[in-house]
Amino acid sequence: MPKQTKKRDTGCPIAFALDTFGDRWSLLVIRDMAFKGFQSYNQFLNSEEKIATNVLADRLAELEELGIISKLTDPADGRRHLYVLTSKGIALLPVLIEMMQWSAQYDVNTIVKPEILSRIVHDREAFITQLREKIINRQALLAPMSRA
Amino acid sequence: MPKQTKKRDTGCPIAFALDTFGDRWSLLVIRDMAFKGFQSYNQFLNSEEKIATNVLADRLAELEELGIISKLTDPADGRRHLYVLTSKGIALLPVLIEMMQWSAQYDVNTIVKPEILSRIVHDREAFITQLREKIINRQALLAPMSRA
DNA sequence: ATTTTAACTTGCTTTATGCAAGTTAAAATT
DNA sequence: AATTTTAACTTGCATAAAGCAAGTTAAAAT
Repeated sequence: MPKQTKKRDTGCPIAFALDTFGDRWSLLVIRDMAFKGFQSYNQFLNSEEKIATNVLADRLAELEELGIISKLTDPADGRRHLYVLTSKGIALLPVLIEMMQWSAQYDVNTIVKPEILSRIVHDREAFITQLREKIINRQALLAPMSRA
Repeated sequence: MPKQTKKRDTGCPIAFALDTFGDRWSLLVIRDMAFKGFQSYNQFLNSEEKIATNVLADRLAELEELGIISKLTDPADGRRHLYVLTSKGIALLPVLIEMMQWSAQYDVNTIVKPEILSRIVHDREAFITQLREKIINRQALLAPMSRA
């Protein structure tokens, strides 16, 4: 039950991006990982937007196959799988941030705090760099390969 | 036959963006308008990715309702409708550009030319500003209200 | 040894997408 | 003026994806 069997593969960067994460759920999983620090199936499942179990399983497999995330078994609990963003996934941060800025401007119900919007507008690069490092530090604790 | 009846409306900016253009087609129509200068139904229809007629009609209506585009009748040809980006639609340019940059990096078949990628990386703001002005100038020719 | 928990899978219903053909009104051609 | 062509759709039906409830498996906790 995949999101889309037909990949467009025209070389167009917008089409490529849409084929990668242009569906109703993929980017929400990435958001949960990037902004909320979520790492496990049940965390994603209990996220506010209530993704269906089969769809979540499918998206995680798909994102892994696309190299956006990787899956590892929790060393402390063999039942639990931990999902982390790869560098390819972390590289989506600027896209997410631009979406944030746009939505903060046009969604009257936005939860984006004015001071966050202001930081994005006036100090974008630094904001993204900080976020990136936060993610990398969080993940460094459990990705064995990153510790040489 | 809408894209999605259920809007999530959680206040989350990522969810809001996805509810607006997080489907397989909306952003391609916006791309056609922003980058290719397309303005009519048939131009969108004949675009490389081959959107279905009913889906195109639906997306155009939806984008108009969301205030991303507006529809006007061609003064020179009463059969033809012209679609133009609103300021809300033009404000999506940064999102599109970040997607371009990401895809240019990760799609081995990207059509993004190295010099374009380079401009985005090194001169992002100016690049976006130029694009924005190009769009506004193109549209100014036919949007009666913008000519005071 | 039994129960609970985490991560799924399966089957079925609903919704969205895809495709071919048909409609309407305005413009161009004869 | 009548006919054909063109632009922008709509309609009906098939296929595919998403949503929902229930069931399975293996590891951890009791």
